[in-house]
Amino acid sequence: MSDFRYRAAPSPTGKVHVGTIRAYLPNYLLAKKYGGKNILRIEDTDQTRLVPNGVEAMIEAYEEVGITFDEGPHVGGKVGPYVQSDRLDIYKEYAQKLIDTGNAYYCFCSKERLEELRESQRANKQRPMYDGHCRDISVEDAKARVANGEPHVVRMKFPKEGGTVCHDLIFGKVSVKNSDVEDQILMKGDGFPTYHLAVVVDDHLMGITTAIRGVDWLPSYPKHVKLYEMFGWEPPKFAHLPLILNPDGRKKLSKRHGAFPVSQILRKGYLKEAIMNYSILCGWSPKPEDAHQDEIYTPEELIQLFELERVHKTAARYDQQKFDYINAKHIRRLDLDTLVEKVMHWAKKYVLGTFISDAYTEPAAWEPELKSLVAKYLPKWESDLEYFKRALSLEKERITVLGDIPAALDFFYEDTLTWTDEDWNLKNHSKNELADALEVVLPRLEEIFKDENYDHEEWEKVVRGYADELGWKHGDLFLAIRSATTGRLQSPPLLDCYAIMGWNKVKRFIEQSIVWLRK
RNA sequence: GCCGCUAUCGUCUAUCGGUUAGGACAACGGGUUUUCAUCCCGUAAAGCAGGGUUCGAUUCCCUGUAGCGGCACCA
Repeated sequence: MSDFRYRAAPSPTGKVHVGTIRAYLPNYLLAKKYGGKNILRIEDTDQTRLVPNGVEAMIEAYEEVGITFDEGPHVGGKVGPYVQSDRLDIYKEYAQKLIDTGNAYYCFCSKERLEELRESQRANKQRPMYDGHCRDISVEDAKARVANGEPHVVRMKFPKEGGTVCHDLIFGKVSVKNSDVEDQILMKGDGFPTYHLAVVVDDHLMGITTAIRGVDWLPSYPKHVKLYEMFGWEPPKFAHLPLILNPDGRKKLSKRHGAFPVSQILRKGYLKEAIMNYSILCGWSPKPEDAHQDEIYTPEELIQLFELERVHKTAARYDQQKFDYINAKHIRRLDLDTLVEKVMHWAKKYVLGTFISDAYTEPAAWEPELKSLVAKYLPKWESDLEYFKRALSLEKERITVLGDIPAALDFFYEDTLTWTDEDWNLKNHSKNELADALEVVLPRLEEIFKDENYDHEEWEKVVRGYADELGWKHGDLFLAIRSATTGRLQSPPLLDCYAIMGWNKVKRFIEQSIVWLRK
């Protein structure tokens, strides 16, 4: 056990994707590794951007991929409240302290004036920055104007001289000239704090020992360091995580740029182990001596191996193919019983069930079809789990996501097969020729399979022998039988399939196929 | 525009001054397999540019270039 405390501090937009997961995963991993606490704090100080049920939707997404919290709005804890809009009095109190100590001041500049200021600075090719217009208003005057009801904000009085040096666990030393830092607004006109005041106050009050956030916060890190100094507090350690870029490497990963919501990732059938595995590998790698050559790690291994010191400084691109590879590997790793369990959970909860975020997430193009397939097959799967398990064992090595399963297993569950020309190899033989061949081969197969005895040698002998009689390439006849009995050009080994399906079904499919081919 | 951060195969990365620059995904070729997939073997593929420091730089420093991030009463 340790006193390490980490926090995830999302604003309640209700959206969670791989980038979000990657951002919060280190907290979870490190808390587990060191026996510390992972805390969830909701940063909802922007009242203009609230999403109904956003918090619940996000908690659901985190927990479904395995990121759990020890303290937070949903589980409580001793340093709450964990929602910033419930902490307004606290921020007010601390803002007042800064004013009292001369580290902050009231600013009465209108939004219009600030806008004009920025415009003219931009026009002069200067960095837009507050000009300190209200910085030197005397405290008495300012207080009188506030008492008078004049609209105002509270700004931080950042020193003009010298520089500020910050230390980051990932980036090392980061320094800025103080004159490049503006007097950040700490309390807004509506009485809500800005992020800058709220994080500092909350991280301190909540006893956070390591604050992990995205590099997009690196530029404002000095303001936060200075705030700790002004309060006379010991700052936590900071780690700024590099971003994940969209697949083009152009922009940071976001919903607009190629990021799928976690709800859809789970629905498609990515395993939570794989989501963790892939997202943590974006910008981090284990020590060479601990690295696995195939780059596959279980959550337990990640907990053991992860360390901030080895996080990269560069942004990584989102790579769907690698994600697929990792997911496929995790699926292959599972023993059959566990896989069956996971498939059932996935089908019921993720495909047929709903995520809270579905209420405001546009469904992906593939969702309706997957849902209808699962709705159709799930009852059949469940009606004979042993049969399902045997069928699934043949596809385990062939799928990349659980969503591939319903279509892959369809012929095990259908009584009637349907074909299109695409399902046959018609390059060497016409449909009629295929039908003729199947007609002859059917009784010969019946001869060997009628007792449900699937002897590989016999089967090969019969098929090869007949192909020779016809003067066909062996493969052409095997392929025709495959199309006839599974409805597709690629399938698991036929005999393995037949042993599960049973001869009657196989026979029926061949008969149906002959009719279809003759049409 | 200003400020900051970063820079190794197409992509994700290893390397803590001396290596034939290693691995993974993807690509390609081969083997196993009646198909597909799995599995195994192999091929191709990289240090942004220019200056320093050093006996020796991918590694340290500077400059340039490029990319990303920030520049809100958003987080």
